[in-house]
Amino acid sequence: MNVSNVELDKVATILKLLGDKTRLTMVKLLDTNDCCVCEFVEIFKTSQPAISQHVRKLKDVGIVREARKGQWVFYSLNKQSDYYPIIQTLLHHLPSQEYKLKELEVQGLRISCE
Amino acid sequence: MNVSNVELDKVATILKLLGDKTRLTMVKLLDTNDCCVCEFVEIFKTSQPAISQHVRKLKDVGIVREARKGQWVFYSLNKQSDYYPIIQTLLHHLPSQEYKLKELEVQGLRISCE
DNA sequence: TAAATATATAATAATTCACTTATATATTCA
DNA sequence: TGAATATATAAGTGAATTATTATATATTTA
Repeated sequence: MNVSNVELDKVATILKLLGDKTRLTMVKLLDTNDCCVCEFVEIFKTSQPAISQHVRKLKDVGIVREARKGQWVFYSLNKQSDYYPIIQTLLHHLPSQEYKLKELEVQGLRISCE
Repeated sequence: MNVSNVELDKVATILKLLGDKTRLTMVKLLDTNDCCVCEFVEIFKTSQPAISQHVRKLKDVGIVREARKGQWVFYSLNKQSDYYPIIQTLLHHLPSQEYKLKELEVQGLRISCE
């Protein structure tokens, strides 16, 4: 009784990617907000190249998309991905991470899309 | 709007474990059947120690349980685990792997619980 | 156009992972 | 009890992973 017909191998690949605290938090945030690299750098207190490498992995399997907006590159969840249904049900089980964005806002570090 | 209140870090750990083709298939099978190590050895065409190490990892985080039945050790999904709700929704998205057990049966390699 | 800002890529080092081989432990059965 | 069967553990190895530092590329702005 398989709801979707995505291959098990490919799901394993997606789960491996999401099996990382940083990337899982990213995806949880991206489900409700677009974010740019510099915001992630602030949120995760890690280097900019580390963040770039994480988002690239998510982009390579098609679960996030990038869009340049001026000097910034914004990332968003790709809701057209074959894996979005699985990811969405997964994210439902996770506590909201919105407070991380709230903290950025307080510090004046939130980048607006517009 | 978090359905469960399991911590994100811990979910990441679970997803990393399930982000392996062998373990993900195991868990999918264990959702509907108890299996012993020697069956997994046949199914995955890998060494007995490799299988033992996989099931131990699943046991260590509490998502499977073991029960000795004579000379065999049977593994089952622990439906009492805090992570079972997440795992169950995940498994709904995977194609059935029952055919692997059917193949064993045909070869007379299926071990009965009784 | 030059400086500042944001991001990506490359090279590399430390860690983790999944297998292998060898061996130990537990159970059954002749 | 001793041989056979099933499983677990330990040690070692090669590959994959994640971070870091250094540098390249792209965009904005003075």
